[in-house]
Amino acid sequence: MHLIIAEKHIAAKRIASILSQDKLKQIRVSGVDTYEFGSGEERKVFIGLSGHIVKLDFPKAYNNWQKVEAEELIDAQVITTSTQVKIVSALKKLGKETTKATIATDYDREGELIGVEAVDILKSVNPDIEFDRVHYSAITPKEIHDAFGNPSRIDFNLADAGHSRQVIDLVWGASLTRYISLAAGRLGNMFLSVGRVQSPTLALIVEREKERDAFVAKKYWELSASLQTKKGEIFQAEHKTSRFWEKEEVDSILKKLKDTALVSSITTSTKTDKQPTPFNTTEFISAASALGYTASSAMNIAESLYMNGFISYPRTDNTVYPESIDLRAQIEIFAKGPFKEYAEKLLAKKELVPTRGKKETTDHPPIYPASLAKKSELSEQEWKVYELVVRRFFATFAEPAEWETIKARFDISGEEFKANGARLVVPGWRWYYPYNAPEDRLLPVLTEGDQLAVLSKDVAEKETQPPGRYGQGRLIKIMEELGLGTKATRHEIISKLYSRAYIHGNPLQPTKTAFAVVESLEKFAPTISKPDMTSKLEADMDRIAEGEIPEEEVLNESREMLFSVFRDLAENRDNISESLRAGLREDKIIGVCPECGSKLMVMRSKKGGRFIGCEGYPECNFSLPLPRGGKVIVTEKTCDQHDLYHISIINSGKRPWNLGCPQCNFLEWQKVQEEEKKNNNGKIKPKKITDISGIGKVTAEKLTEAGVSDVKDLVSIDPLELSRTTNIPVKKIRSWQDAVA
DNA sequence: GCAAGGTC
Repeated sequence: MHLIIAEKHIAAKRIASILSQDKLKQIRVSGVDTYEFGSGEERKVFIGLSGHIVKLDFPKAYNNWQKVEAEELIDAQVITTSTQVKIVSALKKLGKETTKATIATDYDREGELIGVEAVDILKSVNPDIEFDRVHYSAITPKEIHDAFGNPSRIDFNLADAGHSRQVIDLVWGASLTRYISLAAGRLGNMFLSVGRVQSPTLALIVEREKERDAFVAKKYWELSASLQTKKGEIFQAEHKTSRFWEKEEVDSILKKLKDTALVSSITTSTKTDKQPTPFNTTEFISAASALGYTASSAMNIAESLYMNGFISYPRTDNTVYPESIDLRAQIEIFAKGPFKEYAEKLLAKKELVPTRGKKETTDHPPIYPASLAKKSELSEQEWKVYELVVRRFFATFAEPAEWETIKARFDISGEEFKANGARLVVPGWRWYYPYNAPEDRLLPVLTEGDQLAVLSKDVAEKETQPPGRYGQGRLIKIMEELGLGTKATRHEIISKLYSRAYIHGNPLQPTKTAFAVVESLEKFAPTISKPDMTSKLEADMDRIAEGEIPEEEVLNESREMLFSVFRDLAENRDNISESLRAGLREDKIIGVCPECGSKLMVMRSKKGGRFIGCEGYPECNFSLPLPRGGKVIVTEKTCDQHDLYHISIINSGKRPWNLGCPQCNFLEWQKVQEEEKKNNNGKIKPKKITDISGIGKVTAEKLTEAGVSDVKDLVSIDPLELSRTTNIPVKKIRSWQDAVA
């Protein structure tokens, strides 16, 4: 039997259907859907993996953070465990009857490694299998037939290169994460993570924040005049010096300006505005980011559009359509439906020549629309993203846009003023892709020598602005430029920084904890805080892939480097610990106590709960409550009324909850409680069953098992029956029902 | 409980 292995289920299915002349059978093996055709020697079975099906980790004995020193992880044994149990057992089952296996995973380094992971599993059950490898960049009939007609060998060196990355990431990440967390005394879910990609990314954000902190705003003045033509058209002109740094200078010019202006010169020209290039993941996220989507939500939506067949694979580096895609046919799909007029205009062209981006890779095609969706079958958000992909696709075949620009110069009492106009004369691609288009800036028709009236002269006082914080789209672009992360992981890295409470808000703002971690790393483990570690790793991986150097050598060198980092860390342990704790403490400051003037801090109670307490305790016992779960983020916004920092709560998997000023929040909560009391004759109506006195965690679980998970269930259930199933006395159940009724 | 990389 001939086994064909693809990187994902959908790829296996589509490749199978392209290669099968006769009917395809779908057969379930160990809970995994496989596809097959042919019989006897000619039988072909197609199975899709789910990316990596195994992962690297340390043996269990290393799991205890307190007992095992971080340094011990450096040369600890690294073991491989399966993460996709069903797929692994399906491979083992199929492996026994396999005579030949073809690796058809994605055409990139990780794809080679993923393929070899499957090879190792197959070899473990059947050493006689013969292997080959096929390469394709798009799942089209032409590419698939070409690929399978011309198979090559598995590139074990390339897979080794990928494997070295896995080991280095695990060893460096796990050991430094453990070290920093222990040094800061942050264990459990409050641990402080460190990694080859996340730490340099965090350092970028911290660095920008430092630039902002160090920024000294400088005042400047702008001089403008409101001009009127003979026909009565009014427009603005600015002095040719766009910023005056001295108030006296602008004042002295202002004084001498009379009330007439002369048009001294008019220059018109045309400017072409080039079509955009095809979407790869980074460009897509960046465009979606401009529409208000976070990187993660853009990718989640893209993933769902892809899974439903509406767009092509969303994780790609490629910005050049491969020749194997019939682009005209892809546009013809849209000759009906809401994009009809756009598609028809493109199809009327004799030749369709798409733009090409700078990056041409073998992994996947750029992101393009794969089928026609109906607005009604998508959510509003999905539709907007789909429309973005469709319009971008069209724009890459359109003509350039053309702007007519006018530069006008004026003389007012010997001073030069200017006004610039621009008008879109040939919409070109901008008709297809109307996102963030600059607006026309129209000037009245002017001729040199015209006399204009000066209606008013205005001096505006302004300030220079610090560099802006990074938005997610911008950060992802910078990460790509620096080689940090991959198309599939960059947005996840950013999400990780949020969930570690290193950053908050959008644009991204680092917490003091982030400052402390980055500063410690930069001082004592600079290797992992810089993008260079990735560049060096990439270079090493290239050498492994080329067969110039064995993987072992790279790993040894890397481990030695890490040992030397740890020697530095050990020498400065107290120093690191102190500066980390100082940073972490700063993130807990909420403001000044209104009662005694001491600091208000996030504190832990003896019972393990937390609250906002006063440092003046026990003399002062001012306190405010905090929600039980989630991580507390203290933002830089303050409350106008109470002068306390606003608070945001993050829970994994949920969007952050902006609680605002903790005192306002508490007062608001008290007010609601009072009202509820009034409406319920002095009693507060419980909202959750655990709010009812007498129902704790254990009872609540018991009730949930019996089908009572909220107040509504409790009211409507028959107390006798509930008593029978739970052994809770009927009387008790009735009293709870009274409490909520 | 740790990383980064696939995919869902």
